[in-house]
Amino acid sequence: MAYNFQSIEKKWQKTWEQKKAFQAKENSKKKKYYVLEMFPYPSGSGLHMGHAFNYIMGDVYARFMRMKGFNVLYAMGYDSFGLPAENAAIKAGIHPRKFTEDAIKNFIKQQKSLGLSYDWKRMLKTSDYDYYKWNQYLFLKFYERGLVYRKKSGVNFCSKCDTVLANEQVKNGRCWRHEDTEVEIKQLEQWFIKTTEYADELLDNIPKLDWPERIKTMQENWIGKSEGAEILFEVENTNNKISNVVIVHGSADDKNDKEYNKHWMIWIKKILEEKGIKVFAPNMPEPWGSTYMAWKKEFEKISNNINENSILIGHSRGTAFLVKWLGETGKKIKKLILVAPWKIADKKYKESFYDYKINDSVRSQVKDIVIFTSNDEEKDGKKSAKVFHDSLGGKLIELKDHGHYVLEDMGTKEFPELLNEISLTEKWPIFTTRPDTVFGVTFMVVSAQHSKLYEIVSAKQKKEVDEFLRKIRSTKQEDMDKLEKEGVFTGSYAINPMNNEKIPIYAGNFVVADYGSGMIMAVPAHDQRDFEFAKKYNLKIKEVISGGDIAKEAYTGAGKLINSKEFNDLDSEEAKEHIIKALEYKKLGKKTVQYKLRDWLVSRQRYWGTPIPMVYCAKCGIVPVPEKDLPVKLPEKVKFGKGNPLETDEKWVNVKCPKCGKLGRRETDTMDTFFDSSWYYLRYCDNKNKKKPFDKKKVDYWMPLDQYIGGAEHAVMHLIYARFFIKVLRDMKMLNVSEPFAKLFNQGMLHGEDGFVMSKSRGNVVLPEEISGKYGIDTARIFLMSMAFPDKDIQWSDSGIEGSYRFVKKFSEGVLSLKLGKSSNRLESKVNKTIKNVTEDIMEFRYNIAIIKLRQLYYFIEQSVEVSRKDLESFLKMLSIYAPHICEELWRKLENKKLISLADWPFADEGKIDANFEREEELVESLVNDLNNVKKFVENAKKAYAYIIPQDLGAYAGNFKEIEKRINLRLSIFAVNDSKKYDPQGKSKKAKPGKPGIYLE
RNA sequence: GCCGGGGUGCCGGAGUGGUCAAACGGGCAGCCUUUAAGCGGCUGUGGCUUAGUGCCUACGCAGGUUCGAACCCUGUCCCCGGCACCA
Repeated sequence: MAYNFQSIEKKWQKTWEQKKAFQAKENSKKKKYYVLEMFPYPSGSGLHMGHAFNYIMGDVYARFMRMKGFNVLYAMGYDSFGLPAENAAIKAGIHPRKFTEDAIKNFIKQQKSLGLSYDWKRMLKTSDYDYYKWNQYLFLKFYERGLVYRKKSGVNFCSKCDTVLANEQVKNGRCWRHEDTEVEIKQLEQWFIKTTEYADELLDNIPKLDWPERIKTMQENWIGKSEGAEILFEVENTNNKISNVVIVHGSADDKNDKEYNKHWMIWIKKILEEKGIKVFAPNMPEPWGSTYMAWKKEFEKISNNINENSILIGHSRGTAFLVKWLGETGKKIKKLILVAPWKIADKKYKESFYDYKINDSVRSQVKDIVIFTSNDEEKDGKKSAKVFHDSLGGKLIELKDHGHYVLEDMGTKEFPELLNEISLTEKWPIFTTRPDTVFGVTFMVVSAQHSKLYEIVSAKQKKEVDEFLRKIRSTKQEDMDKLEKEGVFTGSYAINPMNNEKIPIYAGNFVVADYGSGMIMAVPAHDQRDFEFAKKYNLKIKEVISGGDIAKEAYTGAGKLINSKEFNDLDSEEAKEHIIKALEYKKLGKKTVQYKLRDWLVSRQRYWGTPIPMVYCAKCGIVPVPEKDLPVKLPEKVKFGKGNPLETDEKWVNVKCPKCGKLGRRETDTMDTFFDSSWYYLRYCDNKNKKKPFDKKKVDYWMPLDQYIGGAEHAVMHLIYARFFIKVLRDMKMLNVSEPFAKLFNQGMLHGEDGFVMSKSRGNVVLPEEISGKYGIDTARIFLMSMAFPDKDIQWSDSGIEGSYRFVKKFSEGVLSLKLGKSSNRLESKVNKTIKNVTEDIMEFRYNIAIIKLRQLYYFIEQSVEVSRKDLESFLKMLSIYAPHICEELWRKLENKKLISLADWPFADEGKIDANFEREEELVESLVNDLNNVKKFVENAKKAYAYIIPQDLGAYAGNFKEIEKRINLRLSIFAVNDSKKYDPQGKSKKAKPGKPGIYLE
């Protein structure tokens, strides 16, 4: 039979379709098997050999499992939303829908020509309304469950995509689609999905998955769990929260007043100003004898500077007027500090001279009230403070060392208690895996990229910090890895909760801003990075774990605690627990777990995706679109060009609020397409369902996916999102499995002949249609599957395919001319052994090895005198999963009515496998070798003679022809004891078991 | 730096304790078939040696374990992929 592959391919592809050969049904008695390749993004350029490689791999498996008697679900769909279509639309002026539909048509055509056995009835496209409707449905369900939220935060923005990106889509600080584009951090309000809610389960299940090790490791790293402690450090000087401080006392600002120049208020003012806090100290009228009206005038002057972040400090005689005025204005402030309110308790002053009155509302105007008092009973200091305290509440602090007058006349002394109240230390949680080293903290480092950095930068240090940041920003991404640890002092200090030591805070380039709290406690003695930093800036290094030599390097190992007060001598592991307990007791820390995994940012500022079904209403806030109004369809007629076209489509954007009916605005963001691809495999199970995303029963029948095939590039994107989805859907009782993909196979990449990844721009793309036009797709399938293990990267080779073509041609032309009859025992042994091995190989994806064995089997069959129909058919069946068209044709020519694609996989009869035949082969092999070897020494040899000991005779006799062929000489075989043998040189004497004597002439 | 995978003949790529100078394919060479080309068949393809033998050198490099190592262990170099100062 001449091999006319083109007509054969067409014929059988058509037949499969007509006979609905590959349609999967739920009501089968067979065991189910669900196999898929990751569905593709239908790119405009169609599919090349690399895609084909992927699909053929899955098809071989699907065909195999089908023949093995499983009810196989194997389907194809298209991840048809996404940026490229939109960009193409902008460029070429085609609507993304048209662009996508065309691309899909082309894809389907190409895929069909590869002979893939998909159940096309189950095909889906994510850009269809009846698919993305369910995206919206699920989004809303997630929202109901509190898994969707909107948050303003620093997000990754790619200027080329013109949209934000999820964490997973940032590679080395660059966009996953644009290697040349650095991702910017923008502060934007975006939709997030709480993937972190499932971080633990996502991590814990990993070991149970039958996935490639490297993918599992990648996911583990990505989730990045580490256990440790959260410790609260008091951090001073959070100065953007205090916009100003108003100090109220007469003439504190009056430079001529020598007495007041020495006053503590001057010092406080100076210190605060150094920290960048604005201080107003109005020039008050002489309190003695002045009236409230006079004071009020002065207050009015600074009134505009007083706001919710202000701190007001009143001292002594000014206190009462201040409180009164505050009450009158109704202003809200952050804090009111009254220092030594004086003689208020005295009824005489109270009513006449000071016109004293505490407005009831003051309490609600002030967040925090602190009253300092002296311990001076005699001068009524305590008494007046009490009057204020009774009316206002708040904190009452008695200064033990200062009498009333002493306080007033403190001269050049600082007033630390007051400073403490003003600088208002904030508690920063920091994360550490080494709470045992907390006594060794000698400085803190906050990330230079931290959004709250400037809250702790003092005015004095601002310039230096600015400069440092400028330097960091100018560092290229490439140089980041070689970067030395650098930093700059922020001017602020923190308090170590364990020993109350005051430690400086630095801003550093080596601290990750969005991990933990973005600040670390630095233990230079026991962390290499901290050590390097400390050396560079000459900071203290305090050893707290014994066992290393900290003069040279940080000691990061375990050991006994030293310099750690009551925890000394504890083993470091043990100390962790104890220190955490101590911190918990003080409410200054706790045991925690940190993840690298971030919540999934799902909103995208682009058109070609699923609209997020939300409405913004001025009155009701964010209102989800009711289920009955789904889908929120994408408007078809929009203007592309600048930004997100949805934003400018007023007709679409303006919508009635579903709650109150007033005019609201639609959310114009669309969903990340990874949302679409997180559950498409569920929709295959029930792709026509109009009422639900999918029927639970059907999904429960098919899921989990038994074999998933796809590239490693999705290790931390699609594969994490999909796993997350399944867990949520399970908790929503929509299905019953916890993991979507039981087995995962990572195919290798097909490289072009030049060794590089196939890409259009490189021009090394091999198209399936080119190859199938020349050799037929069956040849291409065999070639692709036989190059190497399918999980390895392989290189296309134009000459390599010739070898596969030779084989396909050989058997396609040879099978029908074989003599059907009875297989020899030896052939039967070979066939059954091959069945056994090939079956095992395919199950383990050793496609290449399986093909080799099938080739060897065919060569063997070819040489046999005759072959049984059953054995020949076994061979064809096995080969059919690789070369379905030609095998279908030969099968039919062998007068089979059913399709070979639906035939039963051959069964290996192990009883027929006989190891003796292998010995026989070895004997033949050895004789051929010997004969050829001798042939080299005998010029013009015409004939060969072999003298064989009688018991070996059978082994050679059956292979006589093969031997002749292989030595390319005529051969005569004699038994050594044959008296009539021709043996001019007596070579028969050399014969041994397994080693005949030979003679050439 | 950490994690994962690798380094095998002219090339692609099997082999993971003896049966290995190493499957299978490609390339190349020789021979056969053929009027010729093509196709096909056979043989060869580390070195030396030999009437079918024997030896040496080889599986990144260097050591080790073992009666025996491409394969196990240790160290080292290089390549690929992932993460990347994760506290």
